[in-house]
Amino acid sequence: MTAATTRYALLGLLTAGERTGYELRAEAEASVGHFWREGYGRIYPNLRRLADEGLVITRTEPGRGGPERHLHRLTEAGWRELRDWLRRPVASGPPPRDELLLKLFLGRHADPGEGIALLHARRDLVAASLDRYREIAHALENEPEPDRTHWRITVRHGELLAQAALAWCDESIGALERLETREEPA
Amino acid sequence: MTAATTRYALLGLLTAGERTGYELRAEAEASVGHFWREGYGRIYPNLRRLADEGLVITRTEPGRGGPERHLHRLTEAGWRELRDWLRRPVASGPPPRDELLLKLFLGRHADPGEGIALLHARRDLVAASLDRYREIAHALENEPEPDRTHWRITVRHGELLAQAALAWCDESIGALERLETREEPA
DNA sequence: TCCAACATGTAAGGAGTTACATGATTTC
DNA sequence: GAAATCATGTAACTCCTTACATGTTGGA
Repeated sequence: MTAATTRYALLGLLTAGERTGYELRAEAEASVGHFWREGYGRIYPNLRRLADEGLVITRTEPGRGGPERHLHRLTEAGWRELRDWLRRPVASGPPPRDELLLKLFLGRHADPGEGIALLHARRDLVAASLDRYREIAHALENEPEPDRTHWRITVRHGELLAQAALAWCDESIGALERLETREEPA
Repeated sequence: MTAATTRYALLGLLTAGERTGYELRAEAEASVGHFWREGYGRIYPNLRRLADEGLVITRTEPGRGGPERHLHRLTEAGWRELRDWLRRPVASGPPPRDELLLKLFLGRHADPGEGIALLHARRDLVAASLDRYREIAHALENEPEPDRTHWRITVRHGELLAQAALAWCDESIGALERLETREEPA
């Protein structure tokens, strides 16, 4: 299994050109932030490893204020490794663990109102993320091909899944409300 | 953040009555397996901790063949802890990391056919899981309330999200196919 | 004057996976 | 005779998150 996917995320981000660790994090946040996040705790050690393995070369520039800038660039081997990875079947992710579902599953031990509250909270989050996906989708219209198609695919994933999650929240809230009125007869 | 959700999953499963670690794993697999999975490596240490904290009491029975059976039961404190947790807002899960999306996002560095292949593989997995959700949903019809409603909510989650994922796969395959024909003009 | 952005990293700790070790009984 | 089921646990390992430590420049 051994995902070690951070390596590949970094290689992927470096296809855009030479970057510092700091820049990689910021760009990850901005471009793939909705389905991928990296923190410094993973970025710096992994960049070091990639350099050790020769997939990346590091060039040092004097820092403009603050520490030196370490600029990383893909080597030929790095490009090969990335292309190779892109071709390999996707490793099955970690087993699912959805805390909300677990709580709802155990709903018989709680008041139905509590489940409804949890669902409303989730609904708000999902609705907000749906808005963001739609904004991104809109901004993407100006992007030239082939990136537009590829990027659009990832955004549409968020959009479609968020829509479904929203529908699920509404349906589930309705179901719990019906339970509630049935259990506490007027 | 400190999820430590395994504790609560175990408390939740023990609401069904006295169980051994072995049984808990099997029942988790059968009942909440689609959104929650536990292995022995987490179950046994956590049961020990729960016992130390007085949320569970353990009774030992001679094993029928093999080692002794350790049967665990919720204490009053255990029930309280569980009900308390059910009421608390859901902690935001781990940041998303979707390897397939990452690969598709970087699609410009690969052949469109490769992305299509990855999507077909995903599509097959999702279609299979959708079938399973529908079977479970069907089996649930005979369950008495209020469990039927609660359990149905978790199954519907799988069903609706799987449907959306399926639609996304099809749409994305279509988009990549159009790219393909555009790039390799007849 | 203070905060945000730029920029690097380490250390500690928690969570989770996998593989190993053991061994009887039941079923094919 | 082999394989699955019952049943316990540990140990090694990886991965990730969080907090800490440090320091400048430029803008509000």
